[in-house]
Amino acid sequence: MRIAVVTDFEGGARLRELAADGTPTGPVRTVSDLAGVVADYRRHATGQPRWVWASTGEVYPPLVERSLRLGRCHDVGLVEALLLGYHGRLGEAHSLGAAWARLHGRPVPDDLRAPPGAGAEPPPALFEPDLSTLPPGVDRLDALVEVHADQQRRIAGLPEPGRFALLAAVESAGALAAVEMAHDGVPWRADVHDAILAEQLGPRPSNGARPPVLAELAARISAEFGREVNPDSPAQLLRAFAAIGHPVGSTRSWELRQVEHPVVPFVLRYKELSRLHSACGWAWLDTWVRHGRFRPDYVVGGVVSGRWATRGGGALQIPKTVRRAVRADPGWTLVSADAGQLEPRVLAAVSGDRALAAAAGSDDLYARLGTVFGGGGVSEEEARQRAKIGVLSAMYGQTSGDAAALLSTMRRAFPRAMEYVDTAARAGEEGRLVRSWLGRTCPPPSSRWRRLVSGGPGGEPDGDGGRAARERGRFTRNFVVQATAAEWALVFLAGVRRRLVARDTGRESARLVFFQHDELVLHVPEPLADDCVALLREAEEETRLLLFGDTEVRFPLDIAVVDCYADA
DNA sequence: GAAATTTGCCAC
DNA sequence: AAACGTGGCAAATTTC
Repeated sequence: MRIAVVTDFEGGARLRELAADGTPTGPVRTVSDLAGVVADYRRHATGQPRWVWASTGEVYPPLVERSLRLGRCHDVGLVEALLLGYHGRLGEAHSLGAAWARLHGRPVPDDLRAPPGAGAEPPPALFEPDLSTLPPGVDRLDALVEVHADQQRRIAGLPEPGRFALLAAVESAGALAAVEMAHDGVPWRADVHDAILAEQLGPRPSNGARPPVLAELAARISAEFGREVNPDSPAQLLRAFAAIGHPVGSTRSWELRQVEHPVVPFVLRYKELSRLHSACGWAWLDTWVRHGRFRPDYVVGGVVSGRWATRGGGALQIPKTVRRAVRADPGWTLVSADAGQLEPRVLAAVSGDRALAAAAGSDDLYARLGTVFGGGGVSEEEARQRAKIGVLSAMYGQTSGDAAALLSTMRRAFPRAMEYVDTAARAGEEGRLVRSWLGRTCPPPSSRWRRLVSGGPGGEPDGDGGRAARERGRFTRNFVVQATAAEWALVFLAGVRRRLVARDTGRESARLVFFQHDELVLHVPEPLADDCVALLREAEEETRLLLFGDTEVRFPLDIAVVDCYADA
């Protein structure tokens, strides 16, 4: 059963039960306490409904505030974006109002801008009512019911409706998880974080000045150069290196490392610590950690490949050194699960390459591939390393360095896998669309790209056109793998989440607290750790079967039960 | 003086 | 070794 719901933004709502195809099966119900009604369904209904709404970010947060967790939803906005994308219209407005307007041939309103990230402090009204995107006089619940039914029709009409329906379901489940994770937060010990900073940078400066260690390094660098240099300024560094007879093309660390001069170690150390200070220093701590929790603001579907993005806080780039501050509460533990070598395994599964699939049946795919790249007195580890570069080159389109030779080995040993990514690259170069396994679709080329590639007066692409074409080829080559890996992760996330919701008994329940591309972290009461490990294994199995059915490929999880995330 | 762009490094 | 995909973010720098 499905239930369409629109809220009145004061705790009440109007509801209507729907059949799977979106046809209303009952009257409109007006309720004053949506949370109470939802809780009733959780307790009494046989089979949990799928809640249909315009936007998860609009309806779900107040329910989570009231300690409610829902099993499933259909987020009309997210599904509209997926459907538009499928038809090469990624980036067009996808709100309920926009979908309704397209359905009725009316002018399509722009999407409202998401509220700017507000740090750890939730904004007073989490989401402004999105009423403005529907014309006056149009009933919001009627519009929702109508657009949802239309989406179900459009999905049913696709060549692979089952796959796309799964994509819509897990994208929506991801939206539920994102709201819950923003609510629960990653357990974060500000005192440990502060100690890490003090150890490396010296005591926190009072006025926001340079920390002592950075100030000393800056002074030392200026002394070595024999002039005043701000090491934060690439331009000044460039000039300073030229002035001492060591001109460099850029101030990137790898390039500076090649320079033999006593100033170099100081500059490198400065860069390292300066990054720590600016990206995850005291200012970050003040802004993003409250009451022992870091609450990232996830953007579901924020990346074209289907990976998530975040708004502020840099949750998806937490440096390894800082992860020491992520600690389970007393009596709790962290259970992390990481899908190792996910992308090559995905390539093996989608391409149907027998030899690659056989290698992907083992725990260390690259080691298994080593036999192909070894021989001639090459050590096992060396062969494994070559295999890794070969596979990554195939997926990323790398051609420089040793890649070319390794790629020809790849073509010989794994012809179908190579053909799969080569075909995607060709499609991209020719301006066509490519899709993930479940149907997420890459953006169409821009008009600028088309002009560039259709190129010069003779119609042949010139230098810029050729470069643009190859660039897009690398993008689509990678897209088919990265986007499918992202949906593997989403299906897995949804499976884990569903199991956690089924076990939810309130405060002492295991919680999902972090999701990063191919990795999940749960915060778990200690006695439940074993159960969570089993649950993760179950979800992995389910994910593989749902996506790829009968395949030799395995997706081994690296699971760690730890107090501190740095030990995972 | 605000907004946009560039640079460089972090994550997967 | 440094032209290999997706991103976020902060500080410097340039543009309006």
